[in-house]
Amino acid sequence: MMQVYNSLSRSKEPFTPLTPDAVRLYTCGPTVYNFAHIGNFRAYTFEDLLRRALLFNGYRVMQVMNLTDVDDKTIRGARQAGVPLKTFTAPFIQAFFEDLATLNIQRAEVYPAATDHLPEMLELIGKLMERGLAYRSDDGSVYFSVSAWPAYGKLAHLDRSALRAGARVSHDEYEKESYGDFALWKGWDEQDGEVAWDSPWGRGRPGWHIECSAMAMRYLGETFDLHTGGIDNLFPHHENEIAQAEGATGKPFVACWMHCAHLRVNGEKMSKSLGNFFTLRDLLSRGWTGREIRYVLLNGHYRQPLNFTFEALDAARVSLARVDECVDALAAAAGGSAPSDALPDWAAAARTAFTEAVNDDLNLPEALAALFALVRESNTAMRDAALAPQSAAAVLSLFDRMDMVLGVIRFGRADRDGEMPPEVAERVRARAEARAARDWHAADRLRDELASLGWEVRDAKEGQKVKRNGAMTRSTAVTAS
RNA sequence: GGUGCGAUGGCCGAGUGGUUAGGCAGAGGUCUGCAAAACCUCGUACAGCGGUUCAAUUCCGCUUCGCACCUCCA
Repeated sequence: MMQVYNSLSRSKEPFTPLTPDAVRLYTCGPTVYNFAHIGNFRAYTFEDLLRRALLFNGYRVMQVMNLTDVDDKTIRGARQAGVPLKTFTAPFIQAFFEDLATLNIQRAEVYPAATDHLPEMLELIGKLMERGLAYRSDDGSVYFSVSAWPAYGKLAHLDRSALRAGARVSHDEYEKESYGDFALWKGWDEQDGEVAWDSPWGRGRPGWHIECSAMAMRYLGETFDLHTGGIDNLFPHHENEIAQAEGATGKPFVACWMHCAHLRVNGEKMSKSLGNFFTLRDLLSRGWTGREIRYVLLNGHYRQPLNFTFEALDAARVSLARVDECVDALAAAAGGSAPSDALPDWAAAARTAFTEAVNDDLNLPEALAALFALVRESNTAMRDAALAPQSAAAVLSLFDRMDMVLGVIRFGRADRDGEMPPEVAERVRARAEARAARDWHAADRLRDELASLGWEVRDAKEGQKVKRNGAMTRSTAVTAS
């Protein structure tokens, strides 16, 4: 049984799907006006983790992630580039999917774009108008009336006086009736240029929050299981989504809301507005891999702020090499045997610890501790030659089972079995002869030469083991770049 | 001002009213021709001050510091 933290109740709750067919999950997606930074990807990695944990528990999943392709920033970007909106957003959408693949983030079932769902939004706004929860202002905009919806604030736990009291100086560009009201529909403005649709309330474009409510209900129904996003979306975005959806349907919108904390750099939030962010592409160009970045993102609990450092990436690289060594050794020990039915006791214990950690509100640090317990025990058993091939195969399958959630064991490993170039093969052969002749000076010299060619050689009982010197070495890339 | 969250050993980062988190880095050791890998051992970690308790890093209060949200933000 999974337990997850519900932002609505502010407590951990047992997770039970509303319907047996599939867990319905809505995950707030990117605004496609730029390359996403790794702070953004912390959220998407968290959502991927949630998805994988659900699958790990045997649930089927119906996940929707929106693409916000119309808002102030996309419109501004398109204007500055002098191209139509879709032309501007298309490459960022493509880049987003490439980045997801780089991080081994599983694809959602549906990626609806806001601009493809105007009818759903207009219908939703219409219902809110009918119910007296929205009003049209003189400038052709439509606003949600917070004062007409008493439940407003139940997610953020804000009351209306708080809404007004502290707020920053408001930039009242629109004619709202009261301060907390938010736009469902924005009347056409000169800045919008060609970006406009017809509506019963005049030409304009959707407000900031309506797309998620409309598209979530379009694909997941009026009430569904899980809705996630970064903590900064909790208010106002998610609060407004609830108001829009529940205001229109009179039914509960989402059973459980989950939010992940921010990624920090030097103790501060990594964000576009602060300009202190790295895109995934920045890190790749510095020599890090998506696999290593994924590991770093997995190594903290999603509800805790995570301080991003290059040292953490360094540690990730070495830690993953440790896992790789173990998996390779297990594969060799298994020798293609069919896995035995029973796991060794220590592996069964690791499996239990791993499962309990994942199901305890996605406690990945604990889950990784279980992974490393499995690594250590596997290495010990192999050192003592106490692991039968069938047992090694069974343990190996446990690694794969864990990898359903982690997505970091098999994924993105450097190719270490590539063809050995002639100059490498020649030195390996020469070194074997030198060792046989106990000519250690020659053997050491050849090992150094191989290292400079990018190949690592290790002497084992069975003879020399040669591997390409890829991701397994300690990083020098950071300091060099 | 309002609302939350946090402060753990050199770094990252879990957790717990009394028993090893884990990874990385460091020290020592075993194995090895040497090295690597692997395994073993080690470091008097829980911001400060009070309180509750047989016992607190863990509960309560206060203080200090930090972060976030309060209509751009994952």
